[in-house]
Amino acid sequence: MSIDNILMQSTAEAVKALYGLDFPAEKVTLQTTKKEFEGNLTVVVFPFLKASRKGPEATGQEIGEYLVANCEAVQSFNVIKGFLNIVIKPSFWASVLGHIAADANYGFKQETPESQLVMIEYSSPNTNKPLHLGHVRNNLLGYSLSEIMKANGYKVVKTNIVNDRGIHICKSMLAWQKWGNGITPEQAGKKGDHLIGDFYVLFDKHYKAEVKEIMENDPEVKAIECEDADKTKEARKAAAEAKSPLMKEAREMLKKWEAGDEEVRSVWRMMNEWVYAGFDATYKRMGVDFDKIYYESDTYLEGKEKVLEGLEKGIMYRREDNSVWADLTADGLDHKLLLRSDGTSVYMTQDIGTAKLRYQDYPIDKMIYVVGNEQNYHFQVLSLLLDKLGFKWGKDLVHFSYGMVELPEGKMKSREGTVVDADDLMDEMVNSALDTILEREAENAAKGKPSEFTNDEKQEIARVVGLGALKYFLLKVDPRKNMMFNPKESIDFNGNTGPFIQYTYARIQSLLRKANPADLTADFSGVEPNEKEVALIQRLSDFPAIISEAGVTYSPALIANYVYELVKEFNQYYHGYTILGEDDAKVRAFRLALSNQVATIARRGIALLGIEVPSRM
RNA sequence: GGUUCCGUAGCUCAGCUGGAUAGAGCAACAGCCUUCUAAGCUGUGGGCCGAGCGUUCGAAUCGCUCCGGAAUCACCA
Repeated sequence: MSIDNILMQSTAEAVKALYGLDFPAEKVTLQTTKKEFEGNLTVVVFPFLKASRKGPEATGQEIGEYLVANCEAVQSFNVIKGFLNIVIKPSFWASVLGHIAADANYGFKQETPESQLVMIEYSSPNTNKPLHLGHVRNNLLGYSLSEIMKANGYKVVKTNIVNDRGIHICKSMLAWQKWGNGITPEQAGKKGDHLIGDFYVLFDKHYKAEVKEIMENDPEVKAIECEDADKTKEARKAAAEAKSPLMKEAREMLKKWEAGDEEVRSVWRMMNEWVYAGFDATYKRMGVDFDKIYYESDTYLEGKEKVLEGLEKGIMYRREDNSVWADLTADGLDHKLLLRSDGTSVYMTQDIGTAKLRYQDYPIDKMIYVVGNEQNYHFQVLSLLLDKLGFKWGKDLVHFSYGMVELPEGKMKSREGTVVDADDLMDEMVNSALDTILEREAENAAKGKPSEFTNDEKQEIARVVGLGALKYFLLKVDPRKNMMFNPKESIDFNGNTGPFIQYTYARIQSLLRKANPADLTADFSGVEPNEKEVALIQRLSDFPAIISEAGVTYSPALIANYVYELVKEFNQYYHGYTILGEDDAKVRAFRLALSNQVATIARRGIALLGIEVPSRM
């Protein structure tokens, strides 16, 4: 039992014994004591005043006295206003540290046969362009969420739905056929996803030129007049777009694709393979993976059946033009189209189909969709529809909605070429980490210190640190918020950053390497830790609560900030206290054990964010 | 206009199931490398927690109303 639980229990007992009030132990408000007051933990006594019929001071006094007399761990107390500050016996803390150190999976819950199965969908790329910064946030959140859920004892299936069909893919294909001269990624010396993305951009360029051409020269288009100049321009543009031969060709290609035209399909398969190879490399480098991948080309027809089933049950209705709709006005939403008048599916229908397939594949208890907040409405509707259609997890599916990543220069727009490519970004981070390493080495060399690392080691450290910086920066922010990604700042290795955590970890590893093996295994029971050490142990003992809370709120940010606080606190301690030079063997062993435990918990914590840790840096 | 989300130091962000005098980092300024890794540490300055009202012993936190910003409201995905 943790010290928190012991105190909550004892306080509840005290309240019962003193005032006859049955106060649930878990409702006792306990907080770590503020620095300026004496004590480790503080009980808020206001809730007991009605039962005690005394003032806050007197009530706190009575409860404090009861605790000192009846609770083993309590040494002394003081009361300030309604706050009962409790001092835990110093020797007690050493045993707490011992317990934490002895548990190889401290903070993590075990998965059991009865564990709920949660499916987490994330990434969901389109196959017409490479992954960008927005995907990076998505991927990191999805992966981290999966790790956090596992740590909370859930069975997790990570899934990815690849949007591999549609007009956008046809655009890339068409551009490649027209202007590509049969070029392959190998010949171009590019990753497949980048090559295809380039052709997508090329299509757009030609298409725009074509539209401009038509607007200026086509007599029919020029004849269009509206009430004002802006509207005229808009209408002419729309007319020109409709007339564009390129777009017509793309649409025709899509029709052929849907009809199963072998020529189109074979090009499509080949180009998609190129893209997947590119994605795989990006995912691998990012450190994310999937247990099951669904392709929209397999699932996009699936939802229709389910919708027709809903139509029979009266959940949906058919309009005169033959289109099928769901009436969600009773739930405060609008009418939603599910099948077009020509009988084809829309996005929502496909998502219903995908849900059906997934449910056939896995006994899902809970579904989490990691998708940007621009789709909040979509998921509100999806949840209602799945529920009405009888999916047991439909009603409380979680749309893990996250905000946009903005840049200091403004919003990312693919059309304006301000998109930050995921691969380029990772390169940039790793390179800048390497620069910093080389800079430091140059400084050391000037002082006569030789380099400690081979070139390979430097590369590996740069990789781990560069990616760690990126991951930590994106995950430490509340996912719901739009965030500012400042490349320059993210490269800064000071402050609340991944590298700072990794650095502290590496220093502790170095410390442990230098220690005498006998010190590492020595018994430290009965050691009375100082204030700083107590604070660190207290923080370490919060770890399980942080993980389970993160599981409830699905927030990697919670864990990120916890680890940072822990590491920062340790750093301050590290600079102020002697560890290896400590004369008392027991104290030395205790301090090494504490250091080791801080490193261990920090590593476990940021592993939940997908961040690696170097043993030297 | 309807719906949802966000407004905390100059900047980037914590804190939000109500608890003591609201915290970090960056930036600025002043210190600390014969000392277990200075990618570090210490100190200084910096705030009507968007505004108002309400709920109560107590509000950055909960409720309502405004103000500001974002997203969304397609027979696109």
